[in-house]
Parts: sequence; C-alpha cells; structure tokens
Amino acid sequence: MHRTDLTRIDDFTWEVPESFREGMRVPVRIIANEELIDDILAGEACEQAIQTAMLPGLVGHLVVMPDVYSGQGAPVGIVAVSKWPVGAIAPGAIGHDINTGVRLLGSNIRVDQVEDAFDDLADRLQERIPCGVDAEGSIQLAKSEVDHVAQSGAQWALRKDMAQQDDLVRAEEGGRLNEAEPSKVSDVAQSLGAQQLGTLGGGEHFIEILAVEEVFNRAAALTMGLKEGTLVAQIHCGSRGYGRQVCADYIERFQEVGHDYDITPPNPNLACVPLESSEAEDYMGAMRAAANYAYANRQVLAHRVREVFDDVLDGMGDRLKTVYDVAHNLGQIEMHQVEGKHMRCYVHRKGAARAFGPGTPGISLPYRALGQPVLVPGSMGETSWVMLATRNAMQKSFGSACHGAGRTMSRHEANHQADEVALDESLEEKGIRVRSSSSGESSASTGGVQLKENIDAVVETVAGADLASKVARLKPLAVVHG
DNA sequence: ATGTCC
Repeated sequence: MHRTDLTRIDDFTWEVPESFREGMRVPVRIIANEELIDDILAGEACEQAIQTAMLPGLVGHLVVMPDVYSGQGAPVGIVAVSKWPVGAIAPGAIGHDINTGVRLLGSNIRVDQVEDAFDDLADRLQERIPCGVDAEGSIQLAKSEVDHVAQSGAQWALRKDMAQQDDLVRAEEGGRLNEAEPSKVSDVAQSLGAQQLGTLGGGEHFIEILAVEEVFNRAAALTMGLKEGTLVAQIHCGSRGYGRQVCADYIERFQEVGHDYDITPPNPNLACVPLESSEAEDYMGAMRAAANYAYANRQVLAHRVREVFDDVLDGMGDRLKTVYDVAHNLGQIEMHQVEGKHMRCYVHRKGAARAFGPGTPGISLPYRALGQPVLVPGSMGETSWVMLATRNAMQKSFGSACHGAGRTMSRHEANHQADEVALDESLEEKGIRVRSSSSGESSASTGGVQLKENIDAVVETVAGADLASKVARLKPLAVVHG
C-alpha cells in the first residue's frame, strides 16, 4: 500500500477509503505522522486492518494507532466499533492476551537517595516474580478460587490483603468488570488460571523501575502523584494462559457457528457472531472473567513489588501508590457519537487504551475532571510516557489512544535466543539493569540488534492528533522480564 | 500473547 492510495484528512490522519477494497464496511483511519506512516503502510498490519474493517456491523471508522504492528487476525493497535445490536463481536479483534495492560505505581522516593539499591531491587524482583511463558505462581488456587478471582478482579486481592483501597479507586473500572461469567470459561483455561496468578509471562511483558524524568503538566502530575526525580514502578502484563485460552476457545466456537448466522468472516482468526447471540453473550462473560483475572494479576504483582521495596529499601513498600491501571486489550459496551448519532456500541480495543476525555462518566473519580490517564509504556527498557485523554479523542478515536511503542522487530521475529540476548545487552549498555529468565544462556550474539525506538514519534503523533496530552516522561532504570 | 508454529 502506498500514500497515493490514501486520503489525507489532516496532518496526523490518513484514510484508506471504504472503496479501496470490496467488502470494507468502514474506512480505515491511520493516526500517524510523516515519520511513521510509511513504515505502517509497508507492514503486514495495514492489510490486517483492511480485513478487520470488513467485520459485519462496524460503524464510524476503523482506528489504527501510530504504534500498530501485526497480530493474529486483527493487528495490534486498532479500535473497531460495532453497532449494537446489529453488529458482530470478534475475539480476534480483542486479542489472545485479554486485558494485557499496565499498572503504574508512583512514589515519593527520591531516585538519588536509592541509587545504590537498583541492582538489589532488580535481583529481588526477579526472584520474587515468576517470569516466562511457563511461569507458575507462588499462589496455587483451587478451581473454585479461580472463579472468585475471575468474578472479583483486583477486589479479590483486597480481600487477601494484597491491595490497598486506593489501588482500586485509581484503576480503570475499579479493577473489576461487572457481569463476568467464569462458568463460561473452559476447564482448560481454569486449570491454567489455577497456576498462573502472580506471574509475569513472556513476550513483551515486564516489570520496570523508572524515574520521573520530566513533567509537562504540573497540575495533572500532582493529582497523579508524579514528581520529577522520584521512583516509579510499571507492570506490563495480562491474563496469561487463562485469557489466551478463552480467546482460542471462542474463536474456534465462532468458526463453527458463524455460518448459522450467515456470516463469513474476513479471515478465520476474525471469526465473529452477532452481538445479540447466545454465543456472543457467553464470550462476553468469559472475556470479562479473563479481564478480571488480569486486573487481579497486576494487583498481585503490584503487591510483590511493594514487598520487594519493603525488603530492599527498609519498609518503603507503602510509599508506592497506584497512579492508574489500564487495559490495552478489551471489548466494552459504550455509548458513542457516530456520524452525528448517539449510539450504543461494542468497542473492540486491541493494543489500544480506553482514553475518555474530561468529564466522561466511567473515568475513575480522582481523574474524572482531568480526563482518563493514558499509560504509554515503551518497549521494555525504553522511555515511557504518561498522558491524559482529551475531549477530541471521544470522536476521533471513539475514546481511545495508543498503548505503547510499536515494535519494528516483534519478539516473534526476534525469536532467536541470540537476538533476545543482544536486545538485553543493548539495554545494559545504556546503564539499565536487565534481569531475564533467558539471559546469560548464550553470548553468541553478533550485537547490533536493536529495537528501533519509536515511542517518541508515537507520543508526538498522539499529542499532535489531540487524542491525549503529555503529562510526564519516565526513564527506565531496571527491567525484569521473561 | 501463548502448557509458543511448521
């Protein structure tokens, strides 16, 4: 695909018109600046976005975020809005990693007072937090308890003394989605859930210690508890095997029943059913259960981080306060203004954060007047950003913003051990402590493997497109990953 | 993303 195929809407918005391909239901709108657009057009994600725009019952436009990259079925970095009740729901447009997201903890701990402790912090985090695809948790749950976690989300952790009330107040949806139906989750998923709570997983999931490097919006930063020169912790992870299995189970089921509804999906991984079908209802219940599992997981990990801070920094764990907790892969029923009409919709966000503008109901109370916080982690070891959703986001992107830096080389492509090690080494060279379950196994790397750092371009684009505004930039000090 | 894909 080339620029000549696009209509330029404004400096940061490029449209693939509905007429581009037979079967597209809505245009695709790519949010990108001059620096990012050509890479996006060159990649596989663009074709995937066009296919995703063929899902039945979509309205408005398919939003492509500047940090988009290729995924299964739909790319990672899209928002697809389905009209209620005539539209369809597609698990592949939410993703296998249901409610992968970010928890950010701020603190009043000054970086310069604890510089000597970074190595110990990294070591202890690695010891305390099981990482990697096959990680099993320190918490073993009975099957009935898995259902309680899936029902209660982060509130489960509060009952188990692994959360503070304020953690829930400053979390999207209070860390719990209503109407979760653990009974609609398969036994296989449930057994995985029994073993994996409090684990980080693999891929791009990580825990980082960072410093608040620069504040751009003092008032907002004050409300968020972010101050220049202080230490923060960021947790990027999701629902592990539990959510992955839910997605896989329902894609399979939707593939089987799709033709009963006269639906031919654009691609088998985009199998879908009508929103008001019993299959859709089952999936929504199971997906919310997985989302709650992820909220609980990030809460347990936040608790582990506090424990490590208690140990290493002499009881400083309590000084870590939740800034916000946000999902990057979720589907939700929302009201939106589409082509001048206020309508009930089902919003698929895959690799996109909900970003409701100031005053919108549904934003956690401490932030309702400001707008929803948008947490933008870089790829592990990269600069991260905290932003704030703007009013404009409501119509331009159906209340959504980017989820983090796109990857020019996915960990899937970088699947060779040597590349993984080389990536870690390039971070170490920058003075960042890296602890990885796969590190140190090989130094056969040739070096020179690097993730292109495009997060600044992503953030400039999101700010330029007026989806969110900058609050603070965070600089990584230590990262633990699978 | 993942009891990891041929």
